[in-house]
Amino acid sequence: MTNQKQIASGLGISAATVSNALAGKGRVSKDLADRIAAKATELGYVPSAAGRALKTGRSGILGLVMPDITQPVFPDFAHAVEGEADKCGLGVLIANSRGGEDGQASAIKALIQRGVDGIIVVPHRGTSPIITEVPSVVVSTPSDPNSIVSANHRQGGRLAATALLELGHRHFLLIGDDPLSPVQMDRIDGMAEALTGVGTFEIMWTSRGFPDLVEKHGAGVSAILTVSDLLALRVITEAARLGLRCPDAISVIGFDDLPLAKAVRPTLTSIVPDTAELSRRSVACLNAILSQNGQDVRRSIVDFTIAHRESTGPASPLNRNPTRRKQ
Amino acid sequence: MTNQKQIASGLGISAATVSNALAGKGRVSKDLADRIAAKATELGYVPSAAGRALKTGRSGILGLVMPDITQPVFPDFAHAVEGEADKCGLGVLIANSRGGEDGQASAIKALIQRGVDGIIVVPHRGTSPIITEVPSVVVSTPSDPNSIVSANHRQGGRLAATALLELGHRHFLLIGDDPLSPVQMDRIDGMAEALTGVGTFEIMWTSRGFPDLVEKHGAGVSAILTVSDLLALRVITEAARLGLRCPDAISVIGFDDLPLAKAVRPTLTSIVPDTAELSRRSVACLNAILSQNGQDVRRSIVDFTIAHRESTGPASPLNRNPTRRKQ
DNA sequence: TTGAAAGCGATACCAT
DNA sequence: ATGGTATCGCTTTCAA
Repeated sequence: MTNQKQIASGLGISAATVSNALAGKGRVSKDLADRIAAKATELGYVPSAAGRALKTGRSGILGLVMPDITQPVFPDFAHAVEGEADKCGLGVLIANSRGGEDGQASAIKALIQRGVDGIIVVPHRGTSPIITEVPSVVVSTPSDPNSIVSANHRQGGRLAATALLELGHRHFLLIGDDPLSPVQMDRIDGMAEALTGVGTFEIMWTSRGFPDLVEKHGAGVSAILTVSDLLALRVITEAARLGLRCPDAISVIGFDDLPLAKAVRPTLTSIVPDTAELSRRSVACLNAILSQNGQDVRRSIVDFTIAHRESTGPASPLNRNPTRRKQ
Repeated sequence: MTNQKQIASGLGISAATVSNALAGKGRVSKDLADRIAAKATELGYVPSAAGRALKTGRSGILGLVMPDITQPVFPDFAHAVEGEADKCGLGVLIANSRGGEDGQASAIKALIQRGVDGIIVVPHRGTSPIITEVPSVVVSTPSDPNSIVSANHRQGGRLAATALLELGHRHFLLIGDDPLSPVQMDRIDGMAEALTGVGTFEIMWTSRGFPDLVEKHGAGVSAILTVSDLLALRVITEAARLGLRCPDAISVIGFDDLPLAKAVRPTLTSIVPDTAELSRRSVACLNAILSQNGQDVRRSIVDFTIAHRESTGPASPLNRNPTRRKQ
């Protein structure tokens, strides 16, 4: 590994000048700077990250802690964070908060020991880690007071509900996997909020058994709102085998806009998270803190959008009358 | 940030002793070592990664370059690599080879500048990058001569084919997305290899249009082998709307065992990659090189396994006779 | 068993 | 415009 000293001695100059030239601060004559640059590439010089980090006190690396990069959405977020960080000249060190709060804590600790300049953490299941050693940005839901950047799951839920209201649906089934998940709860809450007073709805959790779709349909339900694309897909396929075609008999809407949403027939109408924006704000916020411009660390909330596809359609006239059923 | 010197002066001893004690090399008296450890935790000492890296010439960080962490399987691999690296006391810096070979090259360069000790690279689309600056492990297919750790896509293809042969199927449709993908080609090749002489088959690529499933079924096809779960899912849902039930009318098999394989109805029979083993070998190999035990850098190939689920079933007696159709 | 001191590579202050 | 030099925190010989 060549270092600045070797470039310097190769040119018969001082190491300090080499540093100045390479830093491009303009303290060196254009001529010498060029020769230094030439020599550097000639020797294949690569600046030592360790040397620089030791002197400057900054590693140029930020840590990313997520519950499980295997879960949907997280890979996209990681990808986007890496892209944004790269634009800022920062690297991203990943760490998995394997199972539970302890894993999260030790993952954070490990990152700090590796000398990261800051940490972006997507907290594990409603936990709200506080990091004191380095600047950090918590990416969670608006209901978490420590969350700096949040995905507006309630708004996403409202979006799903209003989209189907506009299509004329009035009787809904809301399905989640797990009532203990704050994210799922927020989504369901948002749906319920938008529906209250305008339509009838029932909330079901698959952890307590899969709903009887035929019965629900017979009772007037024409639209099903789910908390995930996977769940929406399951509903559609289950319905299909029972003879209920989507979107003719029932409209179904998913969440997260996974790749599968475009791969299945009918394609899935889905509520799509703005991962790009989430990552942008997370990195920007952390970068601002790192650049001493720590003043604008205001919380921000990122909305979902909707992708209309084939799994949702207009309600049949039969189901349009809200007075047919009690609220 | 407290450092060793502060611990030393706080205890009225030398910094060297602190270093020795904390390194646990046993050169220090048990008693003193304990007091040093106590003082360290008291002061909240965190060793400086930069200082250590500068001195030892090793950062304890390895880079992971992948085409697109958004694509299926890659997140799992990244996750597994991070886990394995963690066991070895190594961190993982991720980098995306955004679009094409250039992005890959610059991603690798960026990692080197960040001072990684080694790089694991999953090459972009059949490229075969050669890294000279640091030790590296290429994770690709057996057909790539530079690949150190390979996933045996051909074997996976054979596995899919033989599984359906054993169920009595004889007339097959092989579907891929893109004939330019080496991975997909290997999988298809493996299928064709296992089928040749035992059954009839046709290969189709969705990039040239989606096959007419009704026509194929009418022509005797009872099993469809795909190169991905997403494609399998599309086939199943498309077939369902055409009145072809899976697995009664046709058996369908996917690849990669994505989470969705267990979430849809019918659940997907799928060829599952051993990401854990792939990552284990990748990290182990790199770690061996880093530990100077560079001798055993033998290439290794990791086989796929199969997860039998609901999307495949026995062929109906009608389709069992191979003589009904020409080879 | 413990300490003194050199040095890893880059940077920034202070001279010249 | 350029050079000398101290310094960041840690490790590692060599001495005591």
